[in-house]
Amino acid sequence: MSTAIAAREPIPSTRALIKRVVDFARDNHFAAGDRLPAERLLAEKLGVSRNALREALATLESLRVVEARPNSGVFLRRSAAESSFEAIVLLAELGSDPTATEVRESIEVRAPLERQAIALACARRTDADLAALKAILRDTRVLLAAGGNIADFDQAFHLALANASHNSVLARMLNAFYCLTLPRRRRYFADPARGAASDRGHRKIVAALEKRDIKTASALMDRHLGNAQVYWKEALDGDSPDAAKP
Amino acid sequence: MSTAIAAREPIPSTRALIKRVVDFARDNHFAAGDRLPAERLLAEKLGVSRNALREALATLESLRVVEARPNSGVFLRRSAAESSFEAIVLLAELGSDPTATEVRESIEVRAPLERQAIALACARRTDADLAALKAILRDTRVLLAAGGNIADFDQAFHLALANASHNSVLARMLNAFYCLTLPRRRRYFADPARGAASDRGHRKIVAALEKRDIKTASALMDRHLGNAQVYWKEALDGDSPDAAKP
DNA sequence: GTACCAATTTGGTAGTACCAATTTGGTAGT
DNA sequence: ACTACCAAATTGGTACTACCAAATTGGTAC
Repeated sequence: MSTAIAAREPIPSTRALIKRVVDFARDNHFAAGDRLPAERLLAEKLGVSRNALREALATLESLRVVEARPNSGVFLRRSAAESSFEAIVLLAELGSDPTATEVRESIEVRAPLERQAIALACARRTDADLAALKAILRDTRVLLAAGGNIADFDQAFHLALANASHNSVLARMLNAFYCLTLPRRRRYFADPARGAASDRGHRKIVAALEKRDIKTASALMDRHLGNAQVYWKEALDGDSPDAAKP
Repeated sequence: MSTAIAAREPIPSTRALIKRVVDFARDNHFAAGDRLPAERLLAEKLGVSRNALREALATLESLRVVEARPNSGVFLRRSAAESSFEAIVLLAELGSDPTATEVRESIEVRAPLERQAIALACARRTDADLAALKAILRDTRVLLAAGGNIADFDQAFHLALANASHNSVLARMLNAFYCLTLPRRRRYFADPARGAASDRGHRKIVAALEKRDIKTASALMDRHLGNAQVYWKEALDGDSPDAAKP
């Protein structure tokens, strides 16, 4: 949805508050395990009511970013790795680009999930699943002919593939990955040549899926993901240095 | 305000409210896409303040279970599959055992992640990682000799293995899976023979990890996971029929 | 039948008040 | 000097009220 940031948002919405809390902690050098200012104080510092702040904190707690200890305080969790993966996704949705490390790690996780998805899809795909994929392929080609950015269709394709696995847990996870890297993918597909290449890969995968050829489909998916990975690796070496992250 | 109900609830914590909201929607036959009662109404029905309810709703919204549309209402998302995986984990943490379908699907997702974890761990594990794993192995054997339930140590082992992959995204996801099935795993390991068998598998895996032998370690992990899967498949056929889950 | 306006309903936000448990700080007793 | 104890301040948890802006609704005038 609206990838535009606060500029278009005149009101500090509750969702944006979540990001502001995290930013506050970062900008004021709060480390893992530290206690945040008391709710009343923090609310005043951020210029919002305690109610609004508590809604943001409730979300951050459910995502395991902070931990509220009654009569004691709100603490950042000892390790950032303790927080749930969804925390990264939510923050990304709120405008914080994931760090280079997070993207790199996500790629390593996404690959085996995508492989599992194609394997399951070969075994379970219905004709409707196949039709949905082909429809996306059709739309993609149209957009491609017009020179458009196919980032959204690329996401739709992979999501439809995930759904064809008939495993909602798997689909949810893959969808989270797509949301995480959507902005980057838009930049990637700014070059129409990449879009065309991606589309060719998609078509071969669908052909293998139609024949329920797991072996071929898996190999094709590996190659397809490999192409993008090369790009990420190169692109990531250029941006966010991501200091001190082993 | 009818505070009569509050007296019966020793822990009407905000977290528990999340579950009550979900239960309310289920028990009153709200379907995907439906609009929940207005916040003021729902708060009264549940016997809590609107603030507390809004904190719960904020969390459910961040987990993509509901969608609040200003000046319109709070809606259940069209599809349960739209909600994030973390929603299942959170609800499980709150006392809602995952459904048989969710467990089945989770197994299918966990396996490739676990495989990726062991592969990365073979390449990146430090001596400290290895030491941590061996320490857990030691403690496990002690508890096993005393006839205890090793469910927690089993989780600790797999978590240490995930950490040895030096990929926090992967570790977070695997950790979520472990949290999801902890209650079931406790029941599984009630039989000490299973604990001993699991421990043997763990030791072999660590031995392969020490030699950085990816091939062997992967094969061992596959076998290790396979053992548990057989149990789940059998156990799941017996409980929660999981009616009407498209 | 259509266009328009006003009342109602909705989520979003702020402010205040109180509770229970914890922490803190000082005081009285030995 | 040390301990035991109590009172005040601090903290998250909860409730209630009030208001806003936008959307919905329903009726009215044309």
